[in-house]
Amino acid sequence: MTRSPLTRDEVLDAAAALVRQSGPQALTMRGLAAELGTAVTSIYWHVGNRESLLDALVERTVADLGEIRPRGGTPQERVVSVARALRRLLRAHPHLVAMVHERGLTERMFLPAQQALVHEVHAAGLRGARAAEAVRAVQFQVVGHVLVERNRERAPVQRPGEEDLWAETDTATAAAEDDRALARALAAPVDPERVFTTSVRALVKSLLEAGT
Amino acid sequence: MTRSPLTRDEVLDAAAALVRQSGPQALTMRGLAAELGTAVTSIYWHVGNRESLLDALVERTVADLGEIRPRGGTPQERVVSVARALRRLLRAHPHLVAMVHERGLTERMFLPAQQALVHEVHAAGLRGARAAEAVRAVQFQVVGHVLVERNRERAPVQRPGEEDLWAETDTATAAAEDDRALARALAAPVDPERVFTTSVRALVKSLLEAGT
DNA sequence: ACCTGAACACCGTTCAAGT
DNA sequence: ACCTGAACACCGTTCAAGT
Repeated sequence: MTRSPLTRDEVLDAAAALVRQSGPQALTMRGLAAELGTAVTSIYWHVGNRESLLDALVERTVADLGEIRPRGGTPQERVVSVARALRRLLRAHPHLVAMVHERGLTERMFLPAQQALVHEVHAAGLRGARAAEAVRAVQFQVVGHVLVERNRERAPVQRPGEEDLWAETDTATAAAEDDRALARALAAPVDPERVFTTSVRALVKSLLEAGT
Repeated sequence: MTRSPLTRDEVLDAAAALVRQSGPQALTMRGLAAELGTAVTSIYWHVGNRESLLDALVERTVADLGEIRPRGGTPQERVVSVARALRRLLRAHPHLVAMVHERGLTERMFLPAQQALVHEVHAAGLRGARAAEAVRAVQFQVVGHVLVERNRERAPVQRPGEEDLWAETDTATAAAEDDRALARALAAPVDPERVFTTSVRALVKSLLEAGT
């Protein structure tokens, strides 16, 4: 029994599954061919080469990203909600951010969120260059945070362990020494979601205050 | 004329040069051997394998990172100065952040800056969990921004180009339509240094206000 | 139009053999 | 203790040959 003829979409689907699961470096042409039950060289006929295969993959994923609807009563809340939605979207495609950036598609990927942000920032009274800066700041903040968070997840065992560092060192600052709660909080594992919300809220608060 | 005997440090130095210039993926054992004028297998005797070579490299670089001295009159200014110093340090080692994260050495790398931040945040009146959160927020902010900035640099040609996107689309929000300055600012190329300073200042302002 | 295997130039790594 | 070349199992990619 012979397999049905290979299509470009089939190749992309299989590649997407591999990348989604284990990242782009896990996508080998030979592995993909095995997955598809075809000769390696067939893939080349459909997608060119590995690089353009990844290009196509990224393009397709970016195009499929959903809308972003701001929620909340105040501009502050609404901007924060856009940031959170953006984070959730990016986390759903763990390898997307890096791949998109490498291909120079960041701006395109961000357009929907950017427009939502522009709207809210405008509603908060910011204008001109100041408004643009606020939008950019939030954009950098979200992507940056997601990148850091992802990197942390890939390195689950923080080897020296922040806890030990704060316990060991006698260079621990006086500040931390006479603030047990602070020392304890710094020794505790990081909750990225919490850090994210705190940071975004703080950032947005300051940025929007400038408009009032 | 035979070469002087190979040393571990020689290997690390050559590897560091390669990584610094073109990133870890450009470091091949064979290329390194060629650079050193030895057989590939000699390197294995000195450093084990590629992975432990990179480990050693990262460890050495992290250990060599300099001090961080806060500058400025107010806690605000001093925290911002730490963030800027941190950014400068990371930018001097373009591939370090990612490599450090992958190896779970982030906390160790950040310890000096973290202690400086703790001190300043404490001086600003923050205590306990709140102080820890502020420190974490700044830390994530800086690393995140540097990661985004690095990614941008690696992708110099933003293909659809943000400018065109804002020019083309008739989905451009009303906000942008009646604010020419905003549209122009969003169409202009991003100045990452400026975004960084704006963001950090805004973030720190909010975070430290909580302590007063 | 679509698929195939053979072949090429690259990897990292192991190993037995040299000095 | 240190270095070596040969060999193995992987890559991505090209190409001539099939249907």
